[in-house]
Amino acid sequence: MTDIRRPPLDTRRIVDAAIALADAEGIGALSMRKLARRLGFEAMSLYNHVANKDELIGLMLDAVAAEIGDPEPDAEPLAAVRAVVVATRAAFIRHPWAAGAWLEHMPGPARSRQMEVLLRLFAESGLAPDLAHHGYHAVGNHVLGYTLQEIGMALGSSDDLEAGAHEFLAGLEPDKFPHTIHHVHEHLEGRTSSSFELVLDLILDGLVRLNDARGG
Amino acid sequence: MTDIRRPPLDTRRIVDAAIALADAEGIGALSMRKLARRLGFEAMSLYNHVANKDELIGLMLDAVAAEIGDPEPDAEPLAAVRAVVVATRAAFIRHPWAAGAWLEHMPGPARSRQMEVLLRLFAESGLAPDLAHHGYHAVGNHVLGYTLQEIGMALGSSDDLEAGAHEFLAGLEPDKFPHTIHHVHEHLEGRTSSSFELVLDLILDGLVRLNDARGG
DNA sequence: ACCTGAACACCGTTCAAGT
DNA sequence: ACCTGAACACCGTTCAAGT
Repeated sequence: MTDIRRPPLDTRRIVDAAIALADAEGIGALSMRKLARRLGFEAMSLYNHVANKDELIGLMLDAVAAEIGDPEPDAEPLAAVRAVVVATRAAFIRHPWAAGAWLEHMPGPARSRQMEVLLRLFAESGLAPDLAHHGYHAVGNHVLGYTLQEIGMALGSSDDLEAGAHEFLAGLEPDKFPHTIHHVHEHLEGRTSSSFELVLDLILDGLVRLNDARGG
Repeated sequence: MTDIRRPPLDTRRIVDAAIALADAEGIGALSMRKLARRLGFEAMSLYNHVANKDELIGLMLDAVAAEIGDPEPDAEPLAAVRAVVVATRAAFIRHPWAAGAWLEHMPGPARSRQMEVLLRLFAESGLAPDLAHHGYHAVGNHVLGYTLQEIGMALGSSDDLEAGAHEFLAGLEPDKFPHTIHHVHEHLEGRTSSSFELVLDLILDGLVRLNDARGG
């Protein structure tokens, strides 16, 4: 007896459903059993299409990498880097579980391509080889760290970012933590939205300036 | 019948044993049952001293924060920031599980103190308030992202970093990924060790330069 | 070729019962 | 006050059996 409402299972459908589940409920709520149930199958069926949960998460991450997209081909190299980094941040915000898993899995095809594009742009930027190398890591750290920080505080113990921030504030004695309290208030009042691109430009401009200062 | 070789359980001993276990086998190998067994108790006994696993990890993270230590009191503010960040990196390397969990838990007392120290140093640095705010995040992102990147690749699927890098390289077609292959080789040959402090200085110097350019 | 029931070896956590 | 056996509701994964 076949259920006509149930399309056959394939890797693509599994990965898409897993991403939807992780987007909606967090990666902690992603289990093989729950994912299969959502698709109308049993957990064991998934193993016909995916080696194990680790490989599944790797495929999910590469699907996120594929969303990032390429920069315009005729853009100036560091402007193109900037565009890719901004697009990466957007993808991480669409899929809040991705940044935390990003460095714990080997790059798949899409992310390898993304890496190659970024490294080529740095190589063509006119920066000295060591600055190109460090610049690649610097922008990667920035986008990853910044996004994790934005998402992370929400996970502290509350359901959303603002509740987490308030709970954290409530535990701080005002006379011992004046700077911390001020800092958290700046976040709560949304006065820090431009921070991501400001620091990104600081890094990119700093690389160019350092390169020039060496007599490039 | 009491076992004389078994000192009584307390929160401190539990946290220390949990850190030792996570340092040695990774945070994935940390379970309440295994931890209790190591200590010579049953899993349920842990719940007399710790609310749950999440709180335990929070306590572990705050113990790592407590290891970081304070900068010398008479140091120039941004030099003191630099020292704290370098010490943070050392702590993250001693406890490779800590960076990945850092932003998913609310700061405990030691980390709150650390936050306050850093924010005070930025406030006293002479930087404009918005640059102080962004600088705090920029150095935090740098130390976290950089350490995760160093540790992360090892977790891909192999046991150590070098094996992971080689496995990654083996999957790249040489003519399609020349820059990526070159980049990974630079890591394998250890030509990138100074990268952490170079980019850290780039961020700190960039903040000062941007501040000065505004007419500070 | 694809799906699945039963089973294995684990989890975190609660609760009532012991001392 | 602290410890624990039994139990509950979960996990990921294997494997033999089905179609």
